[in-house]
Amino acid sequence: MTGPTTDTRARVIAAATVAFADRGVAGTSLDDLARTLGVTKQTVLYHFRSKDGLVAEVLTSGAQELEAVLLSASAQSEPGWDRIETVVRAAFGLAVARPELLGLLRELSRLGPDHSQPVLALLQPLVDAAVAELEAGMVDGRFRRSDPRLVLVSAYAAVTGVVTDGEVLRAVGVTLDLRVAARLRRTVLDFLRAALVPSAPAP
Amino acid sequence: MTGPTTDTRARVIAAATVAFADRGVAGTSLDDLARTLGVTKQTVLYHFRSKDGLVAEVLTSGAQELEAVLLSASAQSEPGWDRIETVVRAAFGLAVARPELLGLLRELSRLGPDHSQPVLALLQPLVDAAVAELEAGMVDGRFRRSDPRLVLVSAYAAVTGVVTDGEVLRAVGVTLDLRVAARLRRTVLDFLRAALVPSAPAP
DNA sequence: CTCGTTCTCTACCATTCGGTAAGGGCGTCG
DNA sequence: CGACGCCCTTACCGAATGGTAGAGAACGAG
Repeated sequence: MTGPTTDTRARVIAAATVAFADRGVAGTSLDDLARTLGVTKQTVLYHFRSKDGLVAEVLTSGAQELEAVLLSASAQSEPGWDRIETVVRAAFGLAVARPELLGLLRELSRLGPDHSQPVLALLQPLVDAAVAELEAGMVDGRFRRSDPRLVLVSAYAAVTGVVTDGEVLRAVGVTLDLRVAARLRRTVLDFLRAALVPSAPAP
Repeated sequence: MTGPTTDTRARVIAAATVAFADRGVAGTSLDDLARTLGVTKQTVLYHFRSKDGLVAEVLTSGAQELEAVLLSASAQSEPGWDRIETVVRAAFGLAVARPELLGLLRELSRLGPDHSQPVLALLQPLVDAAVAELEAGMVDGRFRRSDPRLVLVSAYAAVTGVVTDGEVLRAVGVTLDLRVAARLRRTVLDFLRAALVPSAPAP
């Protein structure tokens, strides 16, 4: 059926994901994009009916990948602090291996609801599950009491901000490589553990 | 000398700051900008030699304002946890009153070094001072031992991310108003206190 | 009143933008 | 072989982009 005789389509999505996250959707022209792929703009427009269509596909593709990684991390861990640590580790893994996926999320605010809504709808169950689990942990005393939604937002902001604000990282004299990412991951996890786990024992 | 007979120039900078932070530099045309101000594009180009020139002035102007607010907050507080809390409160105040200033920082990565370098140079002393103070606190035991640069990055990412990712906030069922900002501020401060202050007493 | 400065306008330009039209190379299947 | 469908091309197009040239309104100084 859907015989992918060529991988051009996939290559366009991959390159567009990087470009959109890096220079923004408005800052990426179809000509630029096509040039980096060694094809013409019309080739891109053959596979996607318009730039808007490309944006939509890039977003849903990225969101699905994001969802898969986080879901897998969640499934491979036990509820409680272990799961939080596993998911955060997965997020930092993405931050190093595919930073454009997290960068793409930041572009959501700039695109209209037509684009952001499908992505948010796809990720909504993940958010709800995370909130529910945090709440459950707070009820039975494993986690300190606070607003789970705000904890989630803060954690998300810390992870994605760290990944995406490359320039600001440089301002404090840090460049994001594997070693720094590992230490940053520890810092964020320390933050989370200190704020969430009542007795906060060092593992 | 520099007689500002009209405030058009200032109005342009203000509107451009908001637009650049909101829709990005690439996503903001001079025509759009001028239209929101009720003037023509050529009026904008009279006050600033080019779009690039406007971008440069918007960035330095925003960076100076940012610096002033943070510096003032720092000056009005005593070293130690009190200062951290005061500065974070000032940052959240900005987040509510002038979110575009923080949003502008995120745009830095997309503009070349020619634009980001002056901003970073201006904010560098603040970063250095913060690192030095965190380090001092860690040496004399007021703060838990960790890498002050990474703590700083995490805190910055948490604050700015929370402010700028409006769409993501909505995804978790939160809209950033005064009340939410206050609770978010408390959450972030709780994070910081739990991670930094050894005995972590509730104030 | 007149001159010069400051500010904003209309008119225009070259380039780039996203998008359309049409055709050619090529493997597959009848 | 020949017709068809897939993939990518060249050749354009109208609109929007950043930017230039120059005229005119407002106004204070001489």
